[in-house]
Amino acid sequence: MAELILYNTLTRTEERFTPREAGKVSIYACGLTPQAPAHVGHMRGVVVMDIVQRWLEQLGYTVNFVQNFTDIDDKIIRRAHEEGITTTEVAEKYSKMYVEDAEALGVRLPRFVKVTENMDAIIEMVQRLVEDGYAYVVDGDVYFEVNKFPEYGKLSGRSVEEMQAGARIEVDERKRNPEDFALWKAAKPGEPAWDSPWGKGRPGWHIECSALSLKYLGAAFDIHAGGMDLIFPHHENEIAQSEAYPHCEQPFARYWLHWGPVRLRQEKMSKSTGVVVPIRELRQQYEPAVIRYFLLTVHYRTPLEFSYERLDEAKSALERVRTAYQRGQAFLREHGGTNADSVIAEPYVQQFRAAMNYDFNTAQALAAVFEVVREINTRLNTPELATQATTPAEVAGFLNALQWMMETVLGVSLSLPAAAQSETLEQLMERVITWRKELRTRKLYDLADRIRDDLKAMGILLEDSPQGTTWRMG
RNA sequence: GGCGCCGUACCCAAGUGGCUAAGGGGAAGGUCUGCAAAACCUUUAUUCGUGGGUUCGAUUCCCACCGGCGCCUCCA
Repeated sequence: MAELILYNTLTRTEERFTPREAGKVSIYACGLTPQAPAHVGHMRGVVVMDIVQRWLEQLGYTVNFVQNFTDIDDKIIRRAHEEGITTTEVAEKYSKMYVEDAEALGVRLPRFVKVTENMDAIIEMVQRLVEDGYAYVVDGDVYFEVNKFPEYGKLSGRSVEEMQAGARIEVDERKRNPEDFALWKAAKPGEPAWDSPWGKGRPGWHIECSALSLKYLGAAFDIHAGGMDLIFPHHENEIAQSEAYPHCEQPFARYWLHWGPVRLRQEKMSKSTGVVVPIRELRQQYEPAVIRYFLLTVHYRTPLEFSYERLDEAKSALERVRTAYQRGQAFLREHGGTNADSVIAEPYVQQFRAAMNYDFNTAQALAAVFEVVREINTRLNTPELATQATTPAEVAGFLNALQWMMETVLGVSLSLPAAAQSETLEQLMERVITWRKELRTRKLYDLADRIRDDLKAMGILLEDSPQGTTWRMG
């Protein structure tokens, strides 16, 4: 099995991946707070993790991928007031939208777990941290005391002293340390609340991810993932509370994976600033496969600048791959019946694998895809090659490789969306092409061109070549 | 102010202590073609922000500077 290298935020180095348990990989990714439509930044994380999962499966691992929904917090409560519905309804509404968006992008869904369905595990964990002296209770709130955890800051690379130097945290007199964070918040009147040893309340933000990942994946699970903006304080706090918790052996998670932000006009796309492109809107303008391709053109840790120009480029690039794929398929339908040459594409498959194994370098892997595209086109384009008996097998071999790279691994569909591939249409187009050929033979080019133009207006492209005329949806 | 990341052709973007610095988009020329489209071939970085240093040799390592970004507060 080829070696997978991945960058671990905790050590800030590239490391060889070895799972906790042979053949199995456990992954936890911080999900979102469902209180607004998801934007492109969220979808980047979704797509990155989908690729990670797919590639691990290609390497032969069984993947257990868990992701949470923070279905109760301040923002959800506020949203519920605004929309005049319950917090449960808010969470359900936006969770459902999120899942729909993810599925539209061809993502295989992780196992979703909700905070409100796991209160027992969360309360149990907080209670133990209080008993062991890592946390203290003030007026029904529970805070984690960062000074009790000497390694606090090891993920984000900063010390408590450094944080205090540039502290912008509002001082809460009741906290022993400005950096102490809430594990449990006492409920205000009218807010949704759960019973606990400290009175009615709800969990703080950070504790849920610790409790849920430990509950569903166990201690020292393999990969903890999230956006880079979660490194501090969220993931730092998760480490502190989890490693202080006796049921968690060190380390809490073995590899920390963080994807980069999506930016819009030089600024991070973020709900709080309102600089956002909702994925819903984008889906109406661009096919999901194009959006996915766009997200994969950059390494996952590099910040990605969103722009419609980049999306148009992605569209053109993807079209090139699809055209080659369709040409190849058409060629095989004509000369078919042969077995695929299983080794012809091997160098490119190796190139692709190497790129994916080196920290999921999709940008580099795409180079191999285009090498295969060139190989296919060259064979179909060169008359001497196209007529050789071995060529159909070679083309079939390249098509298989292309399909594996694009669809199986990268999850980018090579077939066209508007599945207009009805049999009637096929037959009709066959007739049209035959009639038009007759016109061209009689040199009635104005009529032949008019047919081509009219079809183009309908989204059907005719392409004439010495081997005959082909059509495709564009 | 603190911690960290980045600066590669017209644009996007991968990458490496020495081998032709991937790939995509765009542009120009050529081939094929009735024309168009698609495709193929060629051209678009003697050079990798600037200035030093280490080295036989640096775009790649170190330092400084300039420019951009992320986090330090809710964030994917």
